[in-house]
Amino acid sequence: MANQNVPQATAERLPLYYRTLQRLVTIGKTRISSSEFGDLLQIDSTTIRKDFSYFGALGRKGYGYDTQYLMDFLRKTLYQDELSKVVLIGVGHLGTALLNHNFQKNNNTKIVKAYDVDPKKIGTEVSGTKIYAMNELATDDNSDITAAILTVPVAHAQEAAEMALASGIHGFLNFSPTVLSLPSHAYVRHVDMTVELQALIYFLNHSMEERNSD
Amino acid sequence: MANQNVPQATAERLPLYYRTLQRLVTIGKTRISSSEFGDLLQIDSTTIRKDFSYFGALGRKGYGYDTQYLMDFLRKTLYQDELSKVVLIGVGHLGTALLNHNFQKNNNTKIVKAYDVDPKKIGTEVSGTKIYAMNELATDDNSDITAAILTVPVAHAQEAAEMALASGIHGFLNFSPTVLSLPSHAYVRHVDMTVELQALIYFLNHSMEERNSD
DNA sequence: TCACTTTTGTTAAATAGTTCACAATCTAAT
DNA sequence: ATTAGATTGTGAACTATTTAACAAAAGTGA
Repeated sequence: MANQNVPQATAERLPLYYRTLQRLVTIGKTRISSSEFGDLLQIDSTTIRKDFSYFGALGRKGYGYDTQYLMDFLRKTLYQDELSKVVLIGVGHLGTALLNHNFQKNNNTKIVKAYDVDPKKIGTEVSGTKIYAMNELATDDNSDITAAILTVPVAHAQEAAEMALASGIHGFLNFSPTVLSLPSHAYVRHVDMTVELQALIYFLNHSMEERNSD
Repeated sequence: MANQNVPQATAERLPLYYRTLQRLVTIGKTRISSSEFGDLLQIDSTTIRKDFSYFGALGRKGYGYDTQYLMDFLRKTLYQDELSKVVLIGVGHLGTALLNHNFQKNNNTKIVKAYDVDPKKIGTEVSGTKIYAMNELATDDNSDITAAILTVPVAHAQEAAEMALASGIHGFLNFSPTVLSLPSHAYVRHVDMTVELQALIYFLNHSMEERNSD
């Protein structure tokens, strides 16, 4: 049913559209035009219309989009109708921040358990999520788990990912500053804060230069 | 001197190249070919050669690239020769994780101070970084600060960004799940973990479908 | 109902980014 | 020195993404 030819760039914007629509519905906004939505998100309105067009005609000419309808459609498209279970590996500060973040509320995604090496943490709970010993990971059956969030020190990221893969997990959100080397049936997304900060500083410096020299 | 026509996509890869080269130099690797570098980073070797070519001829035919030379070149290009000062706004778990992360070691970037609203935190230090009261932010002179890392709750992100802007900060790394609305002389990068997790789940589900239906 | 405005959905054009293909040229080994 | 092999740097082709332009359709209000 769903179109397989949705461009990557479009697919990556869907979660942002979805969350923004949730906000709009909450504040009681029932309709929105592509241009108003675009102003809000700082995305060109044509891009937004084109993105939606990959899924068929979701709006009405002369009217715009029904926020509730669009939100419901995106929820289905993003598979947010069924709960996605994820595990968190590495309960440091970043891991704790993610455990405290209520993914379930807006995304129908739940961190069902966490793993850590620290004996003081094992057996305790953070925000209602129980922490298990890291060495159980490789032997657990996690085939019902959609993805693992990796927040371990960089030196252990590859090893932890391999254990998670062995336990049946195929999706990874990697926060460690290293490129994971995994078989092709694994899918990895990489969030690298150091790289983001460096990129920010690079662009700041270069846009300043442009202004000075032009 | 530096080329202004470096594509955005290239510029965004430079920090990754730089960090990887640091690792290679550390383990004593003195030369690398674009194909070996590409295998390591999971980036096509042509893309790597083309990226470097925007800065001139950095390699040697039949030999490859000198890791030390390339790293030094990128350090200069990324303005890592001079220390970049940043501030952190919002000392929750995520903020604390970032304060504990030693940006200075690899990136010549230092979080020089932090702001928070919690009276219990104000005046204390986390990882050697002193925490100041949020209401000092608007009146402080932060014109020597390159960027602000925003790790405040979503409801206060816009307000905090405006105060930081008023204090003289123009660059923002925003971790709050909201689009900031700031004047055009501000530059914002957005890291949204919720969006990343949702995008991961979307891609996982759709690549599975493809495999089943093909 | 009619005239006029709004806004979508879409084709086509423009821009950006990646990959191919290969000449040029350097290395390395004899 | 010579030669075989390696590897860069780069135009050209290709692919992906964004933006422009506008006809078609629906809304709005008299």
